[in-house]
This record gives sequence, structure tokens and C-alpha cells, in this order.
Amino acid sequence: MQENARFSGKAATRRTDIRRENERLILTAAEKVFAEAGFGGATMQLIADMAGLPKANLHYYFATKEDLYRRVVQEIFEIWLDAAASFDAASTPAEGIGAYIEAKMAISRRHPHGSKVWAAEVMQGAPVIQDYLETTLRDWTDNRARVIQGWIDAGQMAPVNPRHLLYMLWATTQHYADFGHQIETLNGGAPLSDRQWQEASETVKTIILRGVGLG
Amino acid sequence: MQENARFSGKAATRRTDIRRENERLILTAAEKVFAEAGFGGATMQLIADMAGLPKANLHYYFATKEDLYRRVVQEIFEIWLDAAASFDAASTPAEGIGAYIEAKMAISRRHPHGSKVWAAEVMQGAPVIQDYLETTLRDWTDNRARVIQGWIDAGQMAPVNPRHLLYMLWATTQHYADFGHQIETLNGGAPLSDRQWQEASETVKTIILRGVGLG
DNA sequence: CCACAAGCTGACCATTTGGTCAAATGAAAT
DNA sequence: ATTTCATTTGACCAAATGGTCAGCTTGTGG
Repeated sequence: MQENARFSGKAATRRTDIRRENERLILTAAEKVFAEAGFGGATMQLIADMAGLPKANLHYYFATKEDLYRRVVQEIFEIWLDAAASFDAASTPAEGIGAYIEAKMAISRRHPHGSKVWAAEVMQGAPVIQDYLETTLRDWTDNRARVIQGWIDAGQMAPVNPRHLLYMLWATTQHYADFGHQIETLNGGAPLSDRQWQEASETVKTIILRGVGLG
Repeated sequence: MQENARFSGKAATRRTDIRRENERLILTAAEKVFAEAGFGGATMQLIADMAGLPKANLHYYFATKEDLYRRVVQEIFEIWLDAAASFDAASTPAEGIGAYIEAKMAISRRHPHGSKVWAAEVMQGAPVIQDYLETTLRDWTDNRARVIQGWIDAGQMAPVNPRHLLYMLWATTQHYADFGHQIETLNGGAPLSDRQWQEASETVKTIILRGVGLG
């Protein structure tokens, strides 16, 4: 009874559980508020209300608003990095690019808030995650660009600038998260259905794969 | 001497010139500040400083921060609508889509701030321009989707969902403005050169045109 | 059961910010 | 020249906000 003290829907009692769950509660609320209001427009009070906690409690777990924000940005970044696995695991260009598009589309659907927070952060010049861009993201990009160039050199796909291809992949997939509201409005005010998400994913995949000579 | 009282680099003296020039000064500063800080992070003081005017003067020309913001968003929207001309004027799908991509890429380069402001506005649920989405943008989109569908029905291009194709065009072109900072970082910290912009435009055009069977 | 540490929170504060206003200045019509 | 109205701006204010803190409650190891 010492392990796994929590079950059912009851709140956690163990110290470690309390911390972990409250941090999760706060991070989830923060992700949404930062996405909907931007860093400047978000208020700790709003995040607290959404998390169902007193504002002072937020500052117990996260010293400053910026600390909280940084954590939110880091999380979506790590989720995206994981999606690279689908790219790397592939044995053919079509498979790799196709799987990557599907993975990123799935993330856009599941983590639209995080995607927006990242987008806003980058749009504002990446004031808090510039180092990530210069280290992790740069390495990631260089490596994948090299892989793509290898495919091109081997005659496995059409010769296109690998970097711009990567930008296209990011742009098209993240667009469904970042501009989800616009898409929803143009869809008659309704969120895309399962079927429509499938169609979006297929269309992006079809056009890009055929676009790089893999159709 | 009553007409055209202004010349050289001197400040305007005529009433109408004063108003027009100060509004332009403020709007240009506001566009940049809103893009770099978001609506919530932007302050009237910052905009005033950048425009070189006292804050109270801003409120003389624009009653509220939101009024000023709305004008900035409207401007980029109109610039984009104008780009539709290149789409409509074309006689073939390849020409229309190609010209539209080039026009939108040019706008991304020339008006990166406006693009970012629009992106942030949409990401936050379009609180101030929702009506534009539901009227002007919806009509625009419906019409172009119909044109594209016509091309498909006539066997002039591959069958792809016209709406998702439009989203791809928006996503890929605007990405170069909205994520310009990220691209610049991945480019070794330097902005894209003329040549690189050209290459970006060509790559996007090549992949998408070939992707819809127009390669 | 006790003592200590972790977790919680209402009340409070200094600062920032959007917006106001009255008085001053400048342009231009009569 | 005089009047009128647009323009300018320093000073000011009420509200909001990030953050602090002292004191309280609760979990937990001994």
C-alpha cells in the first residue's frame, strides 16, 4: 500500500504524485493559455483559474511566468524531435517522408496548443529558446538535409533543395495546428472530422511525394 | 502653392498630409512592435518610441490599442487579397498557381511583420477579425477552390482537394515570413540572400506544381 | 505520536499600462 | 488680424499584473 497509493479518480496523496500531478495540471493549463493569448497576453491568474489552483500555488511550482513558459515550449519541441524517429526508421525516401508527414500531422491534431506556442515564440525572434535553434534544431536539420541529399545523389528522388523541402514539411503540417481556427472557419465553423484530417494528411503526402518525384 | 505644399524631405505642413503621414508612421511602427511582441506584449509606449512620437499623440490618431491593431491586421489582409490577381489573371493552372506562389513569396519577403501579426491573430482565435474570415476570406476561398476544381474536372491537373492545396500554398509561402527567424538561424544566422529567396521560391513552385501533376 | 519538511494560500505590494485631459501650439479660412 | 479648429503633449489615474511572504495545513519518516 506504500507503492501506488493512488487509484480511481481520487487526488494524489503521495508527495511525489502531488508534485507531478500539479505540475502537469499547471503545464496543461499554461499551454492552452499561452497559445490563446500569447506570452504577453497570458496572465498567471488566468492559468491558475484554468488549472483550478490559487495563483500563489503556481509560483510555488514555477518561480516565474517565464520559467513556466519555457517548460511549455520545451515540451512541444521534444515531441517534434521524437517524430523524427519515423523519418529515420524508414528505408526508402517515400516511406521516410510519408511517415514523417503523418507523424507531424498527428501531432498537429493532438498538440495544437503547443504548436502555436512554439510558432509565436519563433515569430517573436525566439527570445527564450534561441539556444535550442542554434544547437539541437540546427544539428537535427543538418543531419536530415544530409540524408535527403544522399537520396538525391543516389537518384532515389528528384533533386530539390533539402532544406526547403524540410521547411515545406514543417510549414504544411504545422499549418493545420497553427491556423486551425482559420481552417475550421473555412470548414463552415466545424473542426475537421476524422475523415477530413485523413484527407488533409493524404493530400499533403500525395502532393509533396509526387512533387519530389516519388509519386 | 496651395496644392502640393510639401516637397524635398521636409515635414508635412498641410493638414491632410500631417494626418496621413503620422498615421503611416504609427502604423509602420505598430506593425513591427505587434509582430515582435504580440498584441499582449506590445505597449503603446513602445510603439510611440519607435514612431518617434509621444504616447498621447498615438491616442489622438487611434483611440485604442485595439483600433490600431485592427488597422495593422486589415492592411496585410488586403495585400494578400491583391495577390489573388496573379492567380485569377492566369490562363493555365501552372501559370496561375506558379504566379500566386511567387506573389505570396514576394509578400513574405516584403511584409514579414504583417504576416506575423496575422498569424498571431489567427492563432489566438481571430478575436478581432473573425468577421473577415467568415465573409471575405470564405468567399475568396470558395471561389478559388471552385476554379481549381474546374481545372481538375477539365483534366488539366491531378485530382487533389482544392482546399488543402490552398492551405498548402498559404502555409509554405507564409512560413518564410512567420518562421523567418528560424530559417535565418538555420541559415547560419544570416538572412536569405536574393539568390536564396529565389531558390526558395523555385523549390516551392517546383514541388507543388509537380505535386499536382503540372511538372 | 512527534517533529520536520513539503505543500498551500490569502493578503499584500511595486510596477506597468492603457487611456484621459486640459492647456498650449500651429495652420488656415474669413 | 482674428477666429476657429486640428494637432500636440506633459501630467495624471485607475486597473491589472507578476511576484512575495508569513502563516497555515498536510504528509511522512522515525
